[in-house]
Amino acid sequence: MSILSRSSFKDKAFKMREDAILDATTTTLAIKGFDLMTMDDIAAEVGISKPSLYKHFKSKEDLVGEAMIRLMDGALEQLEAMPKTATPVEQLKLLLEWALRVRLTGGLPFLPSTSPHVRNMLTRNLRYVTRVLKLHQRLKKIVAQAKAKGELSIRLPDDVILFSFYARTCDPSVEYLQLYSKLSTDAIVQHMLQVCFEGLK
Amino acid sequence: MSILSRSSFKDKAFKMREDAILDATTTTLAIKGFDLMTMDDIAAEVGISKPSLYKHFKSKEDLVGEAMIRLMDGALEQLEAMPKTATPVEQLKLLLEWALRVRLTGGLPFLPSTSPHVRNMLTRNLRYVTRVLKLHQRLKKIVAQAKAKGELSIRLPDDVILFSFYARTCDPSVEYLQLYSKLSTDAIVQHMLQVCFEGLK
DNA sequence: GTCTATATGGGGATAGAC
DNA sequence: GTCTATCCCCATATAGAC
Repeated sequence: MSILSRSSFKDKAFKMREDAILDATTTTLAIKGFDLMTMDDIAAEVGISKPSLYKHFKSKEDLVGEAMIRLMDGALEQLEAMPKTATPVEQLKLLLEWALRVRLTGGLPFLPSTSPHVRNMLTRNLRYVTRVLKLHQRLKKIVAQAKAKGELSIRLPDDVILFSFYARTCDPSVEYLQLYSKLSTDAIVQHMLQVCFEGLK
Repeated sequence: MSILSRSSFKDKAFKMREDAILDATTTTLAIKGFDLMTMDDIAAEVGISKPSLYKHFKSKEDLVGEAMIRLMDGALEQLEAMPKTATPVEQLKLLLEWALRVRLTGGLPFLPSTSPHVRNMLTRNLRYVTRVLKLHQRLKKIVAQAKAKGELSIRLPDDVILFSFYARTCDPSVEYLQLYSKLSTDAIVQHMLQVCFEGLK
């Protein structure tokens, strides 16, 4: 075995462990939230020690930031892979549906509306902010197209539509419905889509 | 001055200080959230020492619970004072408008969708839960009336409507709009009402 | 690069003086 | 009933051995 292949094998193993760490971080964040999640939790779940964890990520903030970045990359990918036949509003619905399904299967909410602490932390994470802005620009264009086609209310400013859209991806009613209602995952998703675009009326 | 009146005077002063503490807790919670709010913050803002604070409230959880209870009582009062001429859906709109205005002027969100920690804590607070259930029952009736009148979508289960309603009272887009848009308080409230009942369409 | 063991700091809660 | 001073736990982060 050459040095090169050994090295690339080690890189690969290293990368896989990082993915495992990020997976554990994601599920733990979804269950406990940022403040209750400890580095011991993550180390234990992955099966490594805390110092090893710190070899991969230099701080808790860094670790959580990377998990959120991976999520945003997933959303951007989703947008890229969007069928070109879909109308603007159909694209928004598909993206929201994807985000809701991610959450309903143990994933993270899109934006951590959670605590001011987490929000500030992420605001200081340039790599994260870059992706948020990229997504925001893409969605802005789609909203403009949808308005032009009469698929979205002209009465609502773009900001209101976009922030409301983000808010639906992290809507707490999803968790409450999962906990307290007997609705299936599919039913919850469909109802949330209706509430988002048609309202309660 | 009789012992009785002296005693009642002291009670009154005691009660006023408690209100001041709860006010400070409310604004600090709204700004920092539960985890970043410290008992030192509250003591400093009220102008007393931490041990004095603990004479009034036996723990941080207790203190925050009382602040949330006061908020729920406000909501229940608001429902009682509702004009009887208002249709069911108009009542819902008035209540949501009240909740949004409370938040926009430095108050707390209705439900702290925030962190699992806070949610669990409040779930264990019987006095808080009692009020939540009371409000829930009232709103359930109003929703049923609204559906009968065709003011709300029959396609949506009651749970979906109610949880979505609660979620709108703590919708993070309100804060984002206040921060990043140039919209007035009134405009934000009106847009949020439209989004809630008519959707983005 | 992995571990055990430990430093560090913050914040909830309290002892004890006045 | 108020304060000063302190306790003490817990979680982030690291030192140092292997």
